Amino acid sequence: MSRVYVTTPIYYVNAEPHLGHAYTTIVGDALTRWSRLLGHDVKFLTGTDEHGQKIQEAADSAGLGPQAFTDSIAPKFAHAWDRLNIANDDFIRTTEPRHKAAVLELLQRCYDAGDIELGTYSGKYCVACEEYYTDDELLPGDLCPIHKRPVDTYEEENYFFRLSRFQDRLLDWYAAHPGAIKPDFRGNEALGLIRGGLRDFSVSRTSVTWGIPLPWDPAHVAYVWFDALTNYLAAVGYGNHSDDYKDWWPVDYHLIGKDIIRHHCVYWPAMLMSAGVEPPKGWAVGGWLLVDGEKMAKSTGNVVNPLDLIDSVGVDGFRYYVLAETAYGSDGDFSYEGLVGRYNADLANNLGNLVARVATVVAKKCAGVGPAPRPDSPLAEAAAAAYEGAKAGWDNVAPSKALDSTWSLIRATNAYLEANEPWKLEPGPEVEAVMGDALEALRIVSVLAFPAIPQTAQATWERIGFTSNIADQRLPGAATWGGYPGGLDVTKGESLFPRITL
RNA sequence: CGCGGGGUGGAGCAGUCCGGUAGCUCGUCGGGCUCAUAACCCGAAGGUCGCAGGUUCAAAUCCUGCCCCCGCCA
Repeated sequence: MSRVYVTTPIYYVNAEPHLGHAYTTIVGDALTRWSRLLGHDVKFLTGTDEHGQKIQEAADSAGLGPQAFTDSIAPKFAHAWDRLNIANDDFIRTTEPRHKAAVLELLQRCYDAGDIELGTYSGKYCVACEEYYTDDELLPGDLCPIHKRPVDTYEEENYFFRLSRFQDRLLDWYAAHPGAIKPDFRGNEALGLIRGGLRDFSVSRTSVTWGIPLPWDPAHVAYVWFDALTNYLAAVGYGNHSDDYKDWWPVDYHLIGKDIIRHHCVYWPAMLMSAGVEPPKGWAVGGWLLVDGEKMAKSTGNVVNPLDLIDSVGVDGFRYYVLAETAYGSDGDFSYEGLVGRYNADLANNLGNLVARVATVVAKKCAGVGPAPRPDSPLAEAAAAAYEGAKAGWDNVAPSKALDSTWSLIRATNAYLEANEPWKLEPGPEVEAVMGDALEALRIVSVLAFPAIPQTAQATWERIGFTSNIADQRLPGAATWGGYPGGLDVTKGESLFPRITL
């Protein structure tokens, strides 16, 4: 049994959980569940990023202290993941002592290695925005793009991480670890960033107080990215003066969005190299879910709350949609029409309807008792192909491909029933053979679909007569043709996925 | 300017590395079935594969040039 460690980004608590957070987290959950079915010992981590100036400001305007403010928001994320049936093993907050300990250790190691040095940060600063701007962001005449007023040039003493020293080491490392970043084209982007030249980045601020003070110079507070990235080590025990963290490190998959490639695929491995910690084994970079073709943003008012959607299509309907609709890595487009269309086509018409028709025929022709499948069923080949496709899909962090392959077995089973028309036959061996095959196909579908739709897959499993938990099944054995024993009570029950009319 | 991604029937995608009947899902139309959630199954229509050249017996696929869209460039 090997260990697999999967992480989502930690989410910044200046806003409530939205569709994008849910997307990444659901992919991580499904990937985790698939790994568990393969028999791996999995740790799935998510959490919240709670330091920095923006949090401080949000807390001020809410009339709370920063700790009280983050204490009020972080549980909303935990609650959302609970509602979405996310089986994370841990939830880390950057305000926890274990996280601070890890950040202090990592900072100190990089500092001791000589890769963190004092320097001067100089930038154009708009007092009204309280933001620094780069030259190309400014309007002609060095005016703030928002307030149209002149910006000031500020200088601040900062500690800098000497990223510029790591270009060759990073390129060498990536050359020795091809495919570490999935999909490939996202890996190319990361390499492009590295080849394009690396600038030292600031790892401390003196103008911010809500954060973790540097161990050797407490007048400075760790900059949010250095702080945030360290959560992945903190959650496995880094910083507790032992090597226990190596039980889980290096991490197998950092699931991230395309907007944070630079931090995760360039800064982070360099920081780890400096501190003498192994870089991650892999990253899986996702695109954005656009909303009706536009980037989701507060300013456009198109922020989608995932919890609003589960009322109509259910938790699994929503999970299935985000996993099946978009090729992971590319941008996807969310729309309510698309959500309902997906739900009706794949879940109601195909899977749900198949479960219903099989149950009815078994009730009418087999006295409600599910017969065993034929060892040499024509469906066996479709089942084997579905498993292979699903495995390849999940292995490559391509949930949409994994699910398409899984659904091909559902389609094959519907066609198989049509070809044999068991409802026209008299009860007897022929009907038993056909229905046994259909039940066996449903058994395998339940297992393969479980990572995406855990509740309804389990419900299907129980409809065909099992009382065990799919989570305890083990692949590939559980996907091998012939596992349905026969003699189980098959129940029809309510529609698993009632059709939705818009 | 540079780097990365993309431009394939109405929509979304695969195929491009390793040239050889353009495939899948949805939608539309016709038929079948009536076990099933007006679901399911079969069939059909619909594409000069961004444009222009080139290589080849043969190009969505290789080469050259160009156009357009998106993203990145503390």
